[in-house]
Parts: sequence; C-alpha cells; structure tokens
Amino acid sequence: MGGQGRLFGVRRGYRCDRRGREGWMAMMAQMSRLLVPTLREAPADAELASHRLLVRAGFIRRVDQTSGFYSLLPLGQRVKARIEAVIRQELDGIGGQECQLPIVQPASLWERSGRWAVYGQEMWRLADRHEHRYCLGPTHEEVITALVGGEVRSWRQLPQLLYQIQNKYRDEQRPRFGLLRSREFVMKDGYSFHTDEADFDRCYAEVYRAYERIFRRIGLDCRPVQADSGAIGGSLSHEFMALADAGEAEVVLCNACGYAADVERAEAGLRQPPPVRAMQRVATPGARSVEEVSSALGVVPAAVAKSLFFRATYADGRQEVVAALLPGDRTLNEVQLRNACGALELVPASPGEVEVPLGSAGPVGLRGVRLVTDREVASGGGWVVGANEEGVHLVGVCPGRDFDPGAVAALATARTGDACPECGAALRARRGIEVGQVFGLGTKYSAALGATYLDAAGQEIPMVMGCYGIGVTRTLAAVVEQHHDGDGIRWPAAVAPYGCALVTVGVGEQGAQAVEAAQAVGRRLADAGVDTLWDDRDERPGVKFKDADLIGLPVRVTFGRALERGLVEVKARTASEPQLLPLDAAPAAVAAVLQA
RNA sequence: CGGGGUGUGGCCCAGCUUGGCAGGGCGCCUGGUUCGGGACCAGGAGGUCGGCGGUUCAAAUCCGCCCACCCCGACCA
Repeated sequence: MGGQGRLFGVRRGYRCDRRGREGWMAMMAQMSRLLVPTLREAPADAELASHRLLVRAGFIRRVDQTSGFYSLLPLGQRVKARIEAVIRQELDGIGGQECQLPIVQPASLWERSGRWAVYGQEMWRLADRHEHRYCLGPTHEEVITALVGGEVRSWRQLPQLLYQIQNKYRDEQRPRFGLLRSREFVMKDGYSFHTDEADFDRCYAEVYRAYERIFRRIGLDCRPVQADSGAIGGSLSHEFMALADAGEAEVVLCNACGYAADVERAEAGLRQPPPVRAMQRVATPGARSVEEVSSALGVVPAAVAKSLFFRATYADGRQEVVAALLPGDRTLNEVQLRNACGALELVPASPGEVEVPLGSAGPVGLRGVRLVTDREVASGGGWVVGANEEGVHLVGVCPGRDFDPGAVAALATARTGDACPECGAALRARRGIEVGQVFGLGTKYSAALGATYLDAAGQEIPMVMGCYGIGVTRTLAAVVEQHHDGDGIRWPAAVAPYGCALVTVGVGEQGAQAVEAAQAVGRRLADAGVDTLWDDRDERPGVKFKDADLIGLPVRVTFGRALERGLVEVKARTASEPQLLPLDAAPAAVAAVLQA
C-alpha cells in the first residue's frame, strides 16, 4: 500500500510534456511507474562490466533459454534511441537519407552477388512454406544495390547516400559478452553510390569525419584504424575502435606518427634476417617445436623459419594444402595468409593431410603444397628450417637460392615493440571494440547486380559503391565498458536515458517538502529540455542512492534534510562530493553538468 | 565444432561425494517499528530440483540418453 505518491496525494502517471530545446518533449518520469528491475546481484552468466551493469541496472534482459538474444527494457531503449539520434543528425548533415529495408531477403539476390555460397554458416537461412529460400539479413549490400540499380539510371541522379538502422542477424557460433556479440543486433548500415572513384573518395572522407563526430559526441574514446576489408571485398577500409580491455579486436598504434591499424591489417616493420651461410643438414632428434629446435641448435627462435600447414577452401569449392613460412617467434596473421592465397577458409591441416613430418617440415623440396612466405623470411638470410625428414633440420637456408618462396606476404602479426611501418617508432598494441567500419566496395556489387548508370556520353557504367556501418547495440555496450565505476554506470550526457535523477528522501513533513521541491525542479528542467527520472518510490534513502549510482544518470539532485535551509544537493555522477545549492540554483547547476 | 563446467522459487547459491520431510540469503506480499548509502521484528506466498527413461521400498542425490546455458579454444561483420 501507501507509496509516497498516494501518501502525499501525487497524481500517478504525471508527465510534463513541454517542448524542450532539443525539439522533443522533455519529461519527468516517475520511477515507481517504470519497469526498471534493478538487481542487487548480477546473473552468473554476465562477465564483462557492460553486460553485468546493463543487466543489474535494468537496461537489458536475456531472453530465457537463448544465447545471444536480448530484450531492451525502457531504459535500454532510451539509450539506443539517443545513440541513433546522434547518428541520424550527423548523417543527415552530410546528405544521408534514411530508409528501411527488409530483414528477410531472398536467396536469389545473394546468389547473384555470389555470397550465398560464400557467406558460410553465420548467415541465418530459412525457407517459407513454398520452400523458397531466404536469409535474415546480416547486412544489406544486395538489397540496396538491387534497389538503387533499379531506380537510378542517370549520372544526374548520383551520388546517393542511403542508410538504415535496423536489426541484423548473424548465427554466431558462439555469442557472448551480452550485447557485444549477440545473434540479433541493431546496426546502422549506410551505402553510397557514385559515378566514379573520385566522388566515392570524397564521400568516404565525409562519412569518416561524420563518424569521428558521432563517436566523440556519444562519449566514446574511439580510434579510426586501417582495416582489412574482409569477406565483403573492396580496398579502402577503416574500422572505428572503442579502446577497451574487453575488446575482441587488437589494434596497433604509433604514438610518434599516428599510424593506427587493426592487427589483421598491420604490417610489422622488417628486422634483420639471420646471416647468410651455406646450407647444411643437421640432426635434431626429438626437437619439434620452434623452442626445441632453436635451443638444440643454439640459435634464437627468430632465426628459425616455421612452416604451418592449412587446408584452404576456395570460393569454387576447390581445396588444397597451403604452407605458411614465417619467423619462429611470430604469430601467424591468418587474414594476411587468406588474402595472399585467395582462400575463403583456412583450417589447420591434420597430420594425415600433409606428407612431410610436421615437426620437421620446411620449404626446401616441398611438393604438392602452395607456399606463402613472410616478407621477413623472403628478404634473405640463412634460416633454420625443417628438412622434411623426421629429426633433421637444415641451417643456412636462403630464400631464392635454396627454395622458391612462392607468394610473399606480411604473415607476422604485429605486436607491441614492432617498428611502425610509417615512421619506424615502436608500435603499441591495444584492445578495442569495433563499433564502426567504413569501406569501399568498388563495383563488386553494382557489377554483379546490374546497378549501372548512363554517363554524359550515353555509356552504361557500373556505379562505384561505399559501405558504412555502425553497431548500435554494440556501441551502447562499449559506452558502458568505457564509462563505469565500482558503483555502476556513468552515462555520458549525450546518450543517458534521462539527464538527471531526482531523489526525494525523508518522511512526514520533510518528505512532503521534498516531493514539492522535486516536482518544481523537475518542471523547470523539463522546460529547459532536460528529461528527469524522479525516484518517487517508497524506499529507504540507501536503496535510492544505490540504484541512482547503478543506473548512472549524469546528475543527481537530492531533496532531503537540507531543504530545511532551502538547499538541495547537486552531484555529478562522476564527482566525489555533492554541491549544496539553493533550490532555485539547482536547474542551472544541473544544466552546467550536462553541458560539461 | 573440440575441451571443460553448470542447470534447485524472480536473482545469488547450499544440499549431490555417502539416496531418506526441498533449504539459506536477496527480492516479493501482510502488519508493525524505522527512515541520508542496499534497515529490523513477526507472519506469509512462491519450486514438475532442465527433460525423458532406468536402478531402488525410496532419487535433487546413483546410471543412461537428450536439451539449454556458461567458460576456454577454433571461427568471425
């Protein structure tokens, strides 16, 4: 029975619907009327701070019995909407046009682009009652290209920049980390269509700058890094990485010149190869790993060139064994290897698939295997390699002289301390959450799907395309990953579900005064365009403070015992101490925190 | 997909080894006392112990199969 609302005769469902500065109706919401199920303890499956806090603070819930499907509760939905609003503003500002595309897409469209066969198991495939095949869109290149190709005929209608913000689907083998890797997620995808590469380059740069503004406004420490363009194809590509230890991606940064790249793309600077000498056989009984071989021969691991074998699968279904040859102290960059041989998929080869003994394998006299050699190994020198004979290695093996290096690629994964490929200073490796990517598609899709236009000379030419994504739900999680403390979330003002928390404490006369004051301040804030969340629940002060910190609105105004002196407490979520201010001064102080 | 783990009320967990009345904390409901950092007292509601089958006088507990979820790896816009 008697919550404070009833006790003090406050009307339930009170809404302040004055129009605020930002154009929407600022409102004063009552906590007692909202579905904000906070939890004292986090569910056992939540590991990352973002996942744990979003669940505990009542922003998201996992759908029962599923992995990778989340409901956004009212608070989560509000944050999502605010992130989307920032994205819309910035994209509309550079001429972007929002549209909506179907989630369900016909297989035929994907067959025309060639990706039905290529996309793999992550694509969620389904059939209707007529057994027509479809997929749940993991992305929308095919649909948008077919759409624009059908409607745009003339160079006069180009360029076009279209975007959509919608649910996308990927049947992840292993969903995890809450919203960071779910099977259903919200993504902003944008596509641009141009007469030529130069026009695309101009658009790419504009979107790139818009992305920088978007992430800055949202409050993410986010770095654009050079990226591999992956399965989608194309050349120019940058990823926007929110730096966070929880990130799944790794990037290397150069403090000296600003070079930044995904490790999938980064090329480590070359080191001096081991000195050239005559090739010689040596017995290495029992030595199989790089460590064993190098210590048996008294050389450093970096002087050993290791051979790694993979079974490569190509787009046409053909398979072959590929060997990667790289320095023994290096981790293989699988993306580079895949790019170098043009394979769709690489799976470590099982011993049965390779004729040579895996612990003593090497490039000299290797047959029936496609060899890809790392740049550093290919640069010369005398390397230790396996002799393709159990227990025997070769020393002083020189590429070109003693074996044909085949294709040469940057197979070594860059790491902290490597030389920056631009300026030679030391690189630093950091982890990041990929929240956005921009890349060029060239004419890959337009050519396949017939998206052509007639130029001024009447020639039919395929449009040049660009593609620009932002993971919206993932960005939401990334913000929490970067903005939280031991007590809860600390939302940046631009994306907070409400700008300000109003906390009334006290009972009896004091409580009544608090309610009256909170409503007055709430109204003034609404007039100023600030949404507020009033904790009007019949809870003890401690509970309200804990929940306020957990939910993490940027400012909290407390109406309590200081009211006797006409004062309220204004505390930024990130501040350690509150300010005591006269009631009248509270709205301005709140606004000051929100604008900081 | 390989390896490991967990399923007991809305949440966190004990009980399982060694079979014998289904428990605790938090949350929820009622009454009372409290009221500035997750209060206290009293009373109460809520559970096919993931599912199916087996062993047994008796199964949350032992056995088999299945399902779901989590972690590590592999994989990845």
